[in-house]
Amino acid sequence: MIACPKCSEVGSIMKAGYVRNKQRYVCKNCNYFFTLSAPEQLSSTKKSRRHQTTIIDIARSIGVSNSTVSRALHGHVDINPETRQAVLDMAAKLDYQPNQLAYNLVKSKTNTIGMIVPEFHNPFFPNVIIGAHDVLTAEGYNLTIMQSNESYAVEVSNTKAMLANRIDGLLISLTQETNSFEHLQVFEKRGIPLILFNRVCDDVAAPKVVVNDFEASFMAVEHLILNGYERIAHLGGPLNLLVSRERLRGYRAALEKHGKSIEEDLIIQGMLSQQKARIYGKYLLELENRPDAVFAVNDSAAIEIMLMAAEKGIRVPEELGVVGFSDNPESAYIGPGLTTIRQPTLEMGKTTAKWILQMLDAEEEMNFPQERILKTELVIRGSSLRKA
Amino acid sequence: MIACPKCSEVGSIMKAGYVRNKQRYVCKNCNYFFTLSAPEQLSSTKKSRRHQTTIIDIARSIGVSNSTVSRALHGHVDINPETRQAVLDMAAKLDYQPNQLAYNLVKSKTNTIGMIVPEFHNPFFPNVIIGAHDVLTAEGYNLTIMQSNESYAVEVSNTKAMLANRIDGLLISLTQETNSFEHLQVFEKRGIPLILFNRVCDDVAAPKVVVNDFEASFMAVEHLILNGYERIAHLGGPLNLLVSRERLRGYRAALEKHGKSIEEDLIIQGMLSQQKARIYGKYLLELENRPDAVFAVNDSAAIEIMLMAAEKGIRVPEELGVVGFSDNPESAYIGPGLTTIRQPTLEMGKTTAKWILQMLDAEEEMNFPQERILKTELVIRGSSLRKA
DNA sequence: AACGTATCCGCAAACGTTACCGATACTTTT
DNA sequence: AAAAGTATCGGTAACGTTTGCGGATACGTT
Repeated sequence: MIACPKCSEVGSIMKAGYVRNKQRYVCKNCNYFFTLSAPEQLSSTKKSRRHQTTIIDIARSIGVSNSTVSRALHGHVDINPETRQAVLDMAAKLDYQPNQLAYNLVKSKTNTIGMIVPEFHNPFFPNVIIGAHDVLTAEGYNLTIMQSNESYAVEVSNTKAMLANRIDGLLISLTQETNSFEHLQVFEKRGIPLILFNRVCDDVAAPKVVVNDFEASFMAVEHLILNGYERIAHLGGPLNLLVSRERLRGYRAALEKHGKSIEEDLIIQGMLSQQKARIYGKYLLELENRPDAVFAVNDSAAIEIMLMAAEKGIRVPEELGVVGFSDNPESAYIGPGLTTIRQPTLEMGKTTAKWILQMLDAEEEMNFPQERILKTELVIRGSSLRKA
Repeated sequence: MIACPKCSEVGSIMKAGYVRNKQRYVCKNCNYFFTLSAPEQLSSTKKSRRHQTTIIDIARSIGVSNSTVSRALHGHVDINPETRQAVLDMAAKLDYQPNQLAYNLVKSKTNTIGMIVPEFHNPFFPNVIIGAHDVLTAEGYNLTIMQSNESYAVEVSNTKAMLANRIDGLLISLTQETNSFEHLQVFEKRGIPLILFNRVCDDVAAPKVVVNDFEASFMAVEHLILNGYERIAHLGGPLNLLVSRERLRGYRAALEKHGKSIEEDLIIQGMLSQQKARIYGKYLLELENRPDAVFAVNDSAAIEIMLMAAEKGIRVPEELGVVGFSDNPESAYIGPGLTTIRQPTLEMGKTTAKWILQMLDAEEEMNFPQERILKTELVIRGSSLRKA
């Protein structure tokens, strides 16, 4: 028979249902409900969680209160130097590691900046990350990176995860697919600093860091024109990206300035995977009246064009001028060298990070300058030098 | 006169020192100590912290308890479907975002894996990151990345930060400088899963993921030998890195197998910045009896050699064979193409990540296989094809 | 003595969740 | 109808910090 844990009666116990698969009892005598704890089922599985020494441990071992320890560890004023030293010694002795999680919870901040990038394969974003990482860690912040993989759905889920993890601020570069922005407006609503970089949009009231795509594109195309190229094709990015539109605008503007007619069938926009680049390149180079130059929106597409030209026996730069965008490492080494536009990637990371730190410092919502435009540089190599 | 906030006596108040610059009083009647709160100093500065809706808010608005809400949100069994729906609706209505911080604290885990890499400039580590990131996010884990910048001190501080942030596991690739390992043994002591990859050492009892550096190096050098090169120099990495030693070992073994003598002054070890590569390359190419091939420990050094050879009018591959290591993107495009060893970077990231997830699943400290060796691939391009 | 001052320390309430242990009302079985 | 079982829900103690404010003590000053 079972005895009541409370009144120790033995005859008065009866069953009272199940609680989570455990038989439940009630004592008719003292009306006490209880379950029998599982017969100590030898659960060596349960691996008693290794105890991390906490502030409380320190407090107990030297006979002061938690608050004293906390204050001592943070160099607070209201503390006796001797006490402080004792705390510090004991902390060292017990190998105390502060629990950032508890700190985060009580302070409701994480000292972490989030960053979402669409992809990782070009050296562009890794470089931006380096830049941001450098200035953030120098200021004691962490950086957690997520990759949206050019998918809007993933981007949304990433932002949600960032919110749940209570990052202090977010740096984001949008997906090719991103056309709606509620997931970003949340940050504004919550008062969490947000900065868009590189792949930006106009629908979010947040600071933006970009490069001078229009000017860069203009420079590139003008450079081709000045080198005697007449019919310049444009292999552009998807038009829902602002950068693509800006670069297209620059292309058109340069042609117009120099009185060239714009041939719409020499303009192709779309997301430029390597495969697509091959398809579009084939189309362009097999046109019966083929262009004598191509301005591509990124270096890999430009390189694809150069390789294809080589296959077809079209000489670069004599019969075909090529200019890319980004200055990937391989662009310096290919064929005659690819003329391209170098982007200040590291600087972009650094300025973005510095900016968000400023926003964090300023408790008040200041009127920040809304956009920062970084300068690119035209790197002239062999692929565009017909005149010389 | 001042009235006692407790007993409302008026005449019995007298000063009792200062506390944090505020006048303090004591009531002689009820012996109550108090300070007068500052006269409500209109602090609109204080920007009332925007309230995040919590579980408690939901609970209150539909008149249930916190536990019920928590259970409802997690699809627990013990819950009435109607209640669950009500909770879910209210959560949506109030735009509830779970506070991961609180969750982390109570569960003492963060669903986050840390990763420390020495640098970011080669495409190698970014690619590893992509691989790891993919499998981790697929399993609902986050990845926070830190960069030790090839500095031991930074590496140590990184690991400390990781510990403080209570990551669930750590993936690390060591610094060139790292020769002591207490900062890693801590993880073992704490029972936090740890995996070394690429830059590993033997002094830490943790799983390791590496490539077959020895074999790869052997293959590369043998390939040079089979192509008729006689005196093969080796531009190696710093010898405290295991990879460097393995590659050196492979180099020696290949020479020995084919009965070549090993000329020690054709072997240079050291950290291969671009500048150093130039210096060493100059030394090698200006040797009065210069080598007819170079096996470099990374592609950038190999490319530096090729460029320098071009400057000096030394023809590659006719007069100088070159083989690199890593297959950087530029290696496919330079000069005659750089023969090099392709490393399975993505796979390295993936296997490392999968492995640590296994370790997390297995509560017990299982006997994991201690090392996993991934296969590399010799990519043969023009820079080493003299025979053909 | 009686009062004023400065210094140091402790109490306890947050922070938002989770999960254990019960409790209640209702349904089914004996 | 009593006993047993089921389905839901609530109370509350953790988790480890930080911090506002009250309390105690020792010392200085009338």
